[in-house]
Amino acid sequence: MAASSAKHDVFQAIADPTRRKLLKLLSKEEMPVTAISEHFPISRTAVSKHLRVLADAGLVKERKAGRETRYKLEPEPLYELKDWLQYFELFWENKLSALRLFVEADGKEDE
Amino acid sequence: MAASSAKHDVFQAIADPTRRKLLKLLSKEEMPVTAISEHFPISRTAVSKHLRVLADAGLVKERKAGRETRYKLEPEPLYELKDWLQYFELFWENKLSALRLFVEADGKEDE
DNA sequence: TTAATGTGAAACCAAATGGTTTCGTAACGA
DNA sequence: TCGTTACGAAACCATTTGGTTTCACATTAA
Repeated sequence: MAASSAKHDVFQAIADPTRRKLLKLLSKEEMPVTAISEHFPISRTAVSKHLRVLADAGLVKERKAGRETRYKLEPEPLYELKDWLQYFELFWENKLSALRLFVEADGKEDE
Repeated sequence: MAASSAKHDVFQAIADPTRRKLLKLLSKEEMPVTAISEHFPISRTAVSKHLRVLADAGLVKERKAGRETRYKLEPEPLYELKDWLQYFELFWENKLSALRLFVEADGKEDE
């Protein structure tokens, strides 16, 4: 799963559905590992490894509290994603406005 | 690399840096495979496989033209990403309003 | 002190991933 | 017609990935 250390990037971090679900979960509140893993069908250890990937990407932050380790969302790195996306919005907006014109023109099509 | 077929998802598709670069390249113009692969240090076949992953995710469309296969960007699936991202904007906006000015101008650019 | 709880590290595993080379086949250009 | 160009399918390979089980170590509760 990713022994980590070599800094994961945000694109890769969110590629996995489990990790995306983790982010949503941790956006609501800070949680300790065991509590987190109750929301998943996989082992606590597996969840723990996903958390490490997210932490590597800077998407969650961990805080030790007694014998617990609590994790919470750290949304900043998602900015990179937003920036990346922004570049493409241009293109799809062109396309969509073209489509809108087409539709408004009462889609005569035929090809 | 991904023999494809089982429908790739957009999150996974953009996880790879080469594929992100492909998307940018194809946003400018439709291109045939050989021309595309000249922009990459990997083999034409490898590029071809990446293109298939992107096609599976609906991010590029291919068109046969004689002996060439031309690919072009199909940005719509990125909407899903935008939607996903939108959920988190809430959180970072609280946190970042101050930091924002700072971050804004830091030309990250991944390719 | 002793037992139970919370967690990560390790070792291991199967499958997916990113890459290569080789080959077959269609389409062009001469 | 013949050689060349454009491309994907196949087979193969090393590494990464997502998962498991087992173990060691703190911290807390009895």
